[in-house]
Parts: sequence; C-alpha cells; structure tokens
Amino acid sequence: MALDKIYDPSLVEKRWFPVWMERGYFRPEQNPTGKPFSMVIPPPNITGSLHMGHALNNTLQDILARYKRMDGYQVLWLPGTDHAGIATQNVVERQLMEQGTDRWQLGREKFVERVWTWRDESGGHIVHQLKALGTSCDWSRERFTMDEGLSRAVREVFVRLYEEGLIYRGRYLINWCPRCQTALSDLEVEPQESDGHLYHLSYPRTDGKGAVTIATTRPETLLGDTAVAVHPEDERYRDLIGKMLTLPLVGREIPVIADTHADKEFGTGALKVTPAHDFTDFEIGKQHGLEAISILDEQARMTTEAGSYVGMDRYACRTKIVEDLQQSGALIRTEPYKIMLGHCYRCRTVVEPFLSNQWFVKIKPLADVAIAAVKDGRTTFFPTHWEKTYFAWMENIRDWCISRQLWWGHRIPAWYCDACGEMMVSRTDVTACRKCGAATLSQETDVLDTWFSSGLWPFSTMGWPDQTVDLKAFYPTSTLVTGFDIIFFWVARMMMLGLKFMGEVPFRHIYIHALVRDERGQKMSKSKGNVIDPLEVMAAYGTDALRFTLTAQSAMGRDIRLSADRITGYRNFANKVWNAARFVLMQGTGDRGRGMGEQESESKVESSADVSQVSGLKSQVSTDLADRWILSRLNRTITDVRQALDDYRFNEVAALLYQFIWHEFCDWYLELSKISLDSDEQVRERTRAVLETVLDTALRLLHPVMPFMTEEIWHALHPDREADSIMVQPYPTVDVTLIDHEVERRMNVVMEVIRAVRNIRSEMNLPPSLALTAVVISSENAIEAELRTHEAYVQRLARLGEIRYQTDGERPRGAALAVIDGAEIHVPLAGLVNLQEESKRLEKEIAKAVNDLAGIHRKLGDAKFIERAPEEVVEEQRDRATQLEEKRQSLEKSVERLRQIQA
RNA sequence: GGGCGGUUAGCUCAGUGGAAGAGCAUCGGCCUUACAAGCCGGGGGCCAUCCGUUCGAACCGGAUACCGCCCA
Repeated sequence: MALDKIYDPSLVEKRWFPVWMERGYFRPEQNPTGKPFSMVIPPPNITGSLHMGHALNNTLQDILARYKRMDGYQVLWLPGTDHAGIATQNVVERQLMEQGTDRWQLGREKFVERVWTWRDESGGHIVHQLKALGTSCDWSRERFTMDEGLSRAVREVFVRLYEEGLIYRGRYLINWCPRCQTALSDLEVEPQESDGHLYHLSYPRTDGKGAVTIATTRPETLLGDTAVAVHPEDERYRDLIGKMLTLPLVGREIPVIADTHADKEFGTGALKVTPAHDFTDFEIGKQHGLEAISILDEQARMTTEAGSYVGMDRYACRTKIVEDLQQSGALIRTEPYKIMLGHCYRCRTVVEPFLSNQWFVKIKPLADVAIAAVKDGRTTFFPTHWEKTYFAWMENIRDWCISRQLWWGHRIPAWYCDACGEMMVSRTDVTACRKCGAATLSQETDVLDTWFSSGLWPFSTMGWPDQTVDLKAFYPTSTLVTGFDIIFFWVARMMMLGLKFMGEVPFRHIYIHALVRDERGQKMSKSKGNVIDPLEVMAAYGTDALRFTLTAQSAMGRDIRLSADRITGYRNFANKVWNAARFVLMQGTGDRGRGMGEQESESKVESSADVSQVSGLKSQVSTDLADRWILSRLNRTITDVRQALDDYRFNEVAALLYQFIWHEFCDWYLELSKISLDSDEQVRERTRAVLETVLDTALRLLHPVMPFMTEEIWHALHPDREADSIMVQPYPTVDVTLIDHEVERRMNVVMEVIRAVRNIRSEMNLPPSLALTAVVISSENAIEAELRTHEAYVQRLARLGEIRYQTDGERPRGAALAVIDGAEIHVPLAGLVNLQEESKRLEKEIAKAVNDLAGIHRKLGDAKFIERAPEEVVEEQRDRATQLEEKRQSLEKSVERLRQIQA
C-alpha cells in the first residue's frame, strides 16, 4: 500500500473505526486472560452534541483504554448516555409548543412516549460523534440511565434508602424554577451577581411609639412577613424585642424577635422575616414557630395570600408594591445594590425559594463514608489538590432534594392510598393499600433527579442489582476521567452510592482534567460566540491532530487554551510522521519488501513488543553507532512514555513522542540512514531493519494518541497482515540492554561537530551548496577515531568536503573556529568571507564563556560551597570550569590569529 | 468573607534545590531525491514583587500585588 505525499486524514479516518468495531477489538473479551482495567464514561446527556470538553475527556480515556489494551489488560470502557430530565423534557416541550400544543394537553403517558420517540431518533447524535473521535468503548455494552436494567437499579436503591430511613419526604423550602416548574437541588442553582436595589422600609410599632426601619432587596415579600428579627446583642433594638409591629399595606401584626441570624452590620440591623421565601428566614421561622405564608405560586405569581396583588408576576408586583409603599410613606429610601440571584442551570430563569412537599436523601451518613474512602487512600485524586474541593463540599453537605416535578425520569416508587392516605414505597408496583386494603391508589407523580441515576452509573451499568460477571471482574473501576465541574454533581454522588451499595469505592483513581478555553483564556460559550467546534477542527485538521493537541496541552491542574496555531502545529506533526513512514517504505522495507529479501522471514516482525526480539537485530546493530544510538533513545522513550501514561502526565506523553519522532528519529536518524542506505547490501539491509523497527515501535507508542494515522501506516508497513491491527499489537516494552549511555555520549560528539560546522556556515552566510573543509584538532585519540569512523555522517550532515585531523600544532590561517569538549573545529575561510565577521562571532562566544565562568568561579571561590555541597556537584563545577577555560583560550587565540592576518 | 489555582521568551505553556526549556511566532539562509504542513541556523527571559531557609532558589517557607475559578 503506497502512502500519498500529503497526509489526508479524512480518507484514513473513515476507514478504520468500522473495522475495529466489527472485529470486536473494543470488547474486554479481546484479552480474556489479562488483568482487568475498567472505566465508565461520564455519560453525555442525550440532548448534547460534542463539544471540546467531551473531546478532551474522551481522548484521554481512549488513550488509557488503548494503552492498557495493547499492554495486555482486559479492558472494559463502558459507554452510555444519561436521560437529562429537565433538558430533554425542555427540548420536547419546545417541539410541542411549535406544534401549538403542550404536555398537559397530551397527558403524561403520551408525553413520555413522545420523549422516547425523540430519544430514539435524536438521542444517539452524540454517540455517533464520540465514535468519530475514535473512542474505543465497548459499544456492545452501551447503556442508558432510563433503560430497563438501570431503572431497576434506581428503584432498588430508592427503596433500600427509604427503608433505612435515609430517604424522607417533607414540606420544606427548596429551590424552584418557575419556568421548568420543578424543584432543583442546591447544586443546580447557579448564583450570579446582578444590579438591584436595597429598599429601606418603615414598619410602625403597633403601640404607636415610633417605627423600625428594615432593609430588603425584595420588598414584595413583605406580604409574607411574619416577624422582624434583630440581633439579641444589638443595643439599638434591645427594648423592642417582644413588641409588635404593623406590616405596611397589609396591616398584619408581627412580633419583633431576637435572633442571631440578624446581621448588625447589614442595612439597619433589623431583618424582615419571610419564612416561606427565604432560606435563612425559613430557619428563623422554624426556631421561633412562625407561620410560613406562601405568597408566590409555582409560576412565581402572587397567590391569594397577597391580597389585592393576587395574580401579578413577582417583578410586576415588586414595582407596584414599591409605588404603594412610597405613597403610604413607608418607603424611606432606595439605594443601588448588588444582589446575588440564583439561576436555573438549565434555563437561566431566576429560581425562587418555594415551600413544597419534596423527597430528600439524608446525606450525612453517606458523605462520612465517602470522605473516609478518600482520606484513607482507597480512592486517589489526580492532581491531588482536588481532594480539598471534594472534602470541602462533602463536609458541608446538605440534604439532597431528589424529587423533580417532571414527567421525564424515574418516577418515584411511592403510592398513596386514596382512601386512607397511607403511603407505600415498594420495589414492585402497589395495587392495594396495605393498611385499609383499598385498591384506589395513586403513584407519586414526581420523578427523581437525573443525578440520582447517574450516581449509580459505575455499578448499575454492569448489571447491578444482579451479581453479574462484569460486576465481579470490573468493579471497582480503575480510573474515572472527568472535569472538575462535576465533582459535586456526579463524582461525589457515585462515591457515596457506590460505597453504600457495593461496599467499595467506585474507582481507584480519579483524574480531573482541565477546562478547555479559547485562545484568550475565556470559557467557551455559545453566547460569547467563541466556541471551537471539535467536529470542525476534526474536519479541517484531522481527528488525530485534535487528539494530539488536547493531549499535549493536558498538563495536570492547568486549563487548556486552544488555538488554531497550536492545532496546525500538531497537524504538521502528523504529516511529519506520515512522511517519515513514506521514506521508510520507499526503502523497500515492510513485510513484503523484506519477504523478497534473502533469508529474512516473516517471523522477524512477529508483532514483538520488545524491539530486541526482532530477529538478529541486536547483533546487527552492535556495530553501528547511529543504529545503537536511535535504539537507545527509543528505549529511553519507551520507559518515559510508559511512566508518563501511568502517572496521567498526558502532556509529557505527547512531548516525549514529538521530541523523539521528530527531532531524534526524523532529524537525525533518518538523515544518517540515507548514508547507510547508499552502502552495500548488508549495511542496507541492517539499516532497513532498524528503520522499520523504530518506526513500528514508535507507531505503537503513538497509537493511543493518534489511532487512525498509526493504523493506516502500520498496514502499509505490514501489507500481509490485513486481518490484523496495530491496536491489538503489544505496547512497546523497554529492553534495558539497548539503553546505552556510552553510545549516546559518543553520538553526541558526532552531532556536536555537525552542529558546530552548520553554525559556522549559517553565521558566516556560506551557502549550503558550498562544500567546506574542516580541520579537527584534538589531543584526544578517541575523538579523532570516532570522527574518522563516522566521517561519512559528518561529511553528509555538515556538508563538508574534506576533513583533516591534527593532534596539535599550527592552526589553519583565516579559519572560523568552534570549540567543543575535547576538540577544536576549524573551518578555513580564506577568500570566502570577511574575517572581521568571524572575529565578531568569536567575541560573542567568548563573552558567553566568560560570563558562565564568572558564575562558576563565584561558586568555587566560596569556601562554604566546597565544604557543604555534595562532592559530585563540586566536581561537576570544576570540570565545567576547566572546559570553559579551555574553550575561552582557544577562542581568544583564534581571535588573535585573525587580528594578525588582518594587520 | 473562606478556599483553590496561576504569574517563566512576543504568544501558549513545560520545568520541584545544583549550567533557564518546548511549540508557535520572529529574523537569516536553503526547492539537500520523506516532508516548503519542510530543512539548517540565529535572536529573544533580573522565572510578578519583597522577605526568609540554604553553600546554592524559577523550584522550599512567609508576605504583597494582579488575574482566574469554586464556595458562602
């Protein structure tokens, strides 16, 4: 299979995903004997479409899944979606509205049917998009929070919690969204600052002896006031406590009470108390036995309790009340004031504290266990500082309001007897009252918070409450990869419910990844118009390029700033890999190429994880410096990449691969190999083998990050193995015998000489086409020997004609000089350039050396340094000083010689 | 008000006690038969500020400033 000159991702990406799926590579059964490694996907909601957060989240998970799978683990990455109660109901309601109807006209049963229809038609959208990203989930195990099994789990959990007294029902103040017409949990309310007013109102004393001024941001709620509170230690109001006030406009008499909730510093220090419409006031009301008067209904309109204001919208009423207060003289003054308002996280409507019957989970006992699990290390956060966020929330957790006044969701399994009012909670539908035997029962109309079902995700998806094989093998899961924004919503709840019902944490590791921002660091949002659509990026740059970009920017604890420039850079990297592969293939390597060679057999490439096992390679490479160097570098890279993957240092994984493939394999080895490939058949064959081994290994290392391109190239490299795949090859393992420090050091000498000559050429403006002569002066035999042995390398890469060697003696006249450790490299320039240029260049070099030397001498001159620093550090500094000193002297002598010539 | 991050090259960011790094951008030179989405080379930084610890600090500790996020 020939590769095109320019890498075209669109052609490649279509091809492989269906193949992988068909062959069942994504299933854990692929590695039946491996140790289990499991993850559950953070289920995207069915109304969603792929955004950068999903792309990042799933890229990182896919990297782990592919890595572990190649490494022999039995990998289960379990996918699915959640039913998103409010969001989905909203979508379908909007459709109904367009058709001129609504859910009440349709009725509950028909409406729920409609939602299912919508889900079947449109709810799979995001799943298709995830697949486009290359996600290697076991799609055959895909689950949905509303499917039968998960619904059974939800019911089981609800009933058990109820039976243990951990779920209760009661009339409490909760957050209410007047638009969605449902209760919300504390978490689903997003506070936001906005401009409001502080109204100072005068409440006259009933006994006619003056008045009290209170300050409020919500004057309309005075209609529901049942007290005014002052701080017990507030001198100003001490004698007022116990006295009665007359509520303006209403005329109701209310008491002045003492309560520490009243803030002496805020406003006038006197606090109006409206138990039915404020959380603090609700507490005060409970303590003092105050009546809670609801003046707002489900749609935030005034109730009959509001007297003449009945039927008005809450804001219209505020305006009217302020007018009326002004007319009556009760309004003392108004000042601008910043207020925090809670907004519904789904529809942005300002939520209203609302008194109603709701279901709650008593959460403290669950939270305590979940805190302990992280404290004692059964679950670890990466990066660890997120534990603090987790603890902070868990330790101050309030009971969880789980009932929602929606139709789409898990209906609460409670029944009320129409005859006697008995309430029954049951796993199975109840048909007769257990108390009076009546058969007329009504099921609770509320459904459960969506997060209640997603809190069970790590075990409900594996078949719980049945004791399934999957559950046994894969729970607890190995790693959860998610964003910090749902630590409370989701992670904490899975911890609590997992520990409660499985008796064990749901995951060993929790990797918290960054938020993807735009290039200016702004959070992406539709309203700002700065959203970068991953699908557009994938279309323009390739999925692999997007994945690599996200990986490269995933430094722990840092947000990601995504920019087109960055993506372009990694698209270029993809192209680089592609072309390197093309080069290798052009040499007639690959299975087919080698099959046509002499006695080489296909067993050679028997998908070995260990490069040294590629037959004969080890002995063959032992002779050649470049071969041994690249294999040494490769094996170091294998070690480092594996370590980085194990530590979730994704950015390092990307950087290591980029550095190795581009700057070591392509820039150096490939260029060096051109010389060997020009040599006799034996050398050529050996070089091809190394090229192929390194490429093959690098591809396998890279595959988890760039699955599509690596698969395509791998097949080009192995044309006989059409039925096989890179994704089921072993992940490279290190061969420590190939890591050779000495080889790397020797290779560095060669590279340094090449760089020195290149530098001179460039600085002296000598055209690349001009063959230069180099004179190497070294008293170290080893250096000269090394250079002589690899003269062809130096000549080719530095574009040299002749290389002469001297041990000492006369320096060439009119030459440029570079000093490396142990050798001087002179490049005679006679007639080529202005020697003054070279003098300038040398002076610069000298200045650098002198500067470095000064620093070292300062250290070495410090008695305490010599005394207290470790010996090897002192020794290192001494060596460096000697080196730099020699370098400086050589450079200065050279400057002197140039001066003589010019004189 | 409480908490958590961040501040390193023009930009985006790595770097956890012993010579300041990468990618992109920039400048100069190259159509060198894998790649111009490329190759070679260069310039560019009191590592936010101050005070400590240490023989030695971008790195450890404490303050300050500014930016961002979370919670109340």
